[in-house]
Amino acid sequence: MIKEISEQSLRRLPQYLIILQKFLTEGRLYCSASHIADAMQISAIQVRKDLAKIATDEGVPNQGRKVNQLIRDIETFLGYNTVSEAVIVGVGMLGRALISYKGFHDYGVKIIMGFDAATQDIFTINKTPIYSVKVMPNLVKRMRVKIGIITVPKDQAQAVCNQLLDAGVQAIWNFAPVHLDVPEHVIVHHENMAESLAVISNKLKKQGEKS
Amino acid sequence: MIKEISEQSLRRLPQYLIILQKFLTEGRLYCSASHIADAMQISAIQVRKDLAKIATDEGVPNQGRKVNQLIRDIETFLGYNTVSEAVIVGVGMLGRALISYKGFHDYGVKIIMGFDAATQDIFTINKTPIYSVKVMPNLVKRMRVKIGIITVPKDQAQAVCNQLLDAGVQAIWNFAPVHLDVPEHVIVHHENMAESLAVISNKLKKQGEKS
DNA sequence: CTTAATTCGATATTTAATTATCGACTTTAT
DNA sequence: ATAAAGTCGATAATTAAATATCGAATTAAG
Ligand SMILES: NC(=O)c1ccc[n+]([C@@H]2O[C@H](COP(=O)([O-])OP(=O)(O)OC[C@H]3O[C@@H](n4cnc5c(N)ncnc54)[C@H](O)[C@@H]3O)[C@@H](O)[C@H]2O)c1
Ligand SMILES: NC(=O)c1ccc[n+]([C@@H]2O[C@H](COP(=O)([O-])OP(=O)(O)OC[C@H]3O[C@@H](n4cnc5c(N)ncnc54)[C@H](O)[C@@H]3O)[C@@H](O)[C@H]2O)c1
Repeated sequence: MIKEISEQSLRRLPQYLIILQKFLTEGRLYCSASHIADAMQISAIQVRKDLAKIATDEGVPNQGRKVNQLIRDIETFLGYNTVSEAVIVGVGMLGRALISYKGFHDYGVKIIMGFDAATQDIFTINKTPIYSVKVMPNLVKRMRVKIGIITVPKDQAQAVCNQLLDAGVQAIWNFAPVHLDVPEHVIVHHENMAESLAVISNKLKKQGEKS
Repeated sequence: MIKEISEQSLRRLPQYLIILQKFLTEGRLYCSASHIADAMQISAIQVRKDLAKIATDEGVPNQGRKVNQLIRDIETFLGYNTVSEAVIVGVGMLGRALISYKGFHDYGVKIIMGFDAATQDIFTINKTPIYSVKVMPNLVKRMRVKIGIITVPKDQAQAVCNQLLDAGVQAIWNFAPVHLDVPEHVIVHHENMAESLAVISNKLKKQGEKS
């Protein structure tokens, strides 16, 4: 059964998780949609509707929901319990940061290998092995890896993407500032920091003009 | 004059830029909304409406717009021509990657200094000086820096945020997976990779269930 | 010169997302 | 007990975003 949820709601769920974890550390056992909404400065109605979509049990009037159950529900919905394996291509500055980032583990993603063009020998970063990109197709096929993370220079990104898809990867998470062309069924997510900066700069500009 | 644009449109503008730059390298002088739309696999109407909001001159029927003029218009709108200075606090794996990232320059942002708790001596990363976080308030105040980038561990993020705001920073770009509480007028942007992963995982899950 | 193919921009229309309203139900305090 | 405050969930209303439609304009092809 596929539960339908809008991408907007989906993106809010990890944010709720952050708030809920804070509540847990504060020793709160119950929380309501309005508590979360206050903490995030968004509308309580929106939170309530989002939670209704993913919660397994009902909320209690004048009390809200159990914090730990809610965390479990969101994590289950987001698939944090079933680990997806990923590989990363391009072990430069950003690639290294991502490989050594412990947070992904909480999100149900495990980077099991890295590949780089400038590598002859195998070495490891935080126990993650790094291989030459030449052996990538073989290894990725054998391990049936589903997610490919691209952190190579932009002029290499499309070629790397094609190789990953050839090797059977189903989803691409691309950090290079280029648009990747992929067949219809392939999932691509472009992580573009310029988007964030666009939002920040625009708000700054507006604030500057207000005064 | 404050041109109103939705956040959704705003986030698409840097993506158009990526396509347009590709067109330029291909030697195309003109392009239409549908060309961009095709390249990005989104609706041409949406592109046309977005462009209408920021273009300075009108499009030509059966020809579209001048690619280079369009690039200029988007860049101007996004403020890529006027450089905003930023500082980064937390010079670990991610901090180093961001400091050495050359892309920000194109986006009108310059990271002029970094600060870390584990630093006694001044050193540099790609010519960007890194100081002890102790001198941060002083330096940031003196330089009137507007943007603060936070790449410290999550339990330090709120404290660092408060220090940055005390030092007069107007906007915070936070990479730590915590929610930052700030006064009303302050601009905060949370960069949460879990959001992206939520979208990717959800699509993967749906695709898995289809078969 | 005429026709066909594109494209724009303006104005609907449709769809999606957010916000509001309200009755019912618990808990807590008086 | 009773009243008051807080919450949920369902439904309705509003707002925002995306998509569709259409006439006018321009180019390129025949
Ligand atoms: N550094 C950042 O903070 C940052 C931020 C946003 C986006 N990006 C983008 O991420 C990408 C990587 O950035 P970076 O700063 O890590 O650059 P980098 O130069 O440090 O790393 C790139 C790595 O890719 C490797 N490489 C090159 N071609 C390859 C290929 N065909 N196959 C496998 N490996 C290959 C290089 O050997 C190098 O190690 C770039 O596209 C950049 O624009 C970086
Ligand atoms: N590495 C990634 O790819 C990644 C991805 C997403 C989010 N993040 C988040 O970004 C943050 C940094 O990640 P990282 O991998 O670079 O960690 P890291 O441990 O490599 O770096 C953290 C740095 O912050 C410094 N620091 C600690 N407390 C400080 C303080 N009070 N003031 C100034 N500096 C201080 C440390 O000395 C260290 O150099 C974390 O919150 C992490 O969750 C990292």
